[in-house]
Amino acid sequence: MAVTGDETESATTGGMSGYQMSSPASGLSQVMDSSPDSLPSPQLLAEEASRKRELRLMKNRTAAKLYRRRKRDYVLGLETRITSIEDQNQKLKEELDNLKKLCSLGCSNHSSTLDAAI
DNA sequence: CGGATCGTGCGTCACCAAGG
DNA sequence: CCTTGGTGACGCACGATCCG
Repeated sequence: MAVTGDETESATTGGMSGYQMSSPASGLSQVMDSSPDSLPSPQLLAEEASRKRELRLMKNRTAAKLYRRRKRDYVLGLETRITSIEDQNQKLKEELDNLKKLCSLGCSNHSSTLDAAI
């Protein structure tokens, strides 16, 4: 149900609320290349800050995707384990039943021989 | 059919811990 | 210290389903 979670790396159109993807880290060298003795202009500083922010957002976006994928896999693994354990439990119950039946047939004989021995 | 509600994924922010 | 990655929490958008 709900959104088909195709894990494409490109930002999905859904869920994009009020921000735009600009190409991050592009032209970063321009700021770096400003002459060393003159202070970078406020505009350059602002652009630098903006680029840093975009980079941070991009990395965090990636980290969040990775984290959620790990979390999903973890939960999936747990569910698989639960299914397997339930299956194993069912088989053990059946085996126990069989042993009980077997015992009810043979144990009376066995106990009588034990009584005789005593 | 159209609005209400639900379930889900996503991006972002804030916080924390670890490492340099 | 600062930087960086991991994570919880929040809000938003969207598709699915329900209901009048």
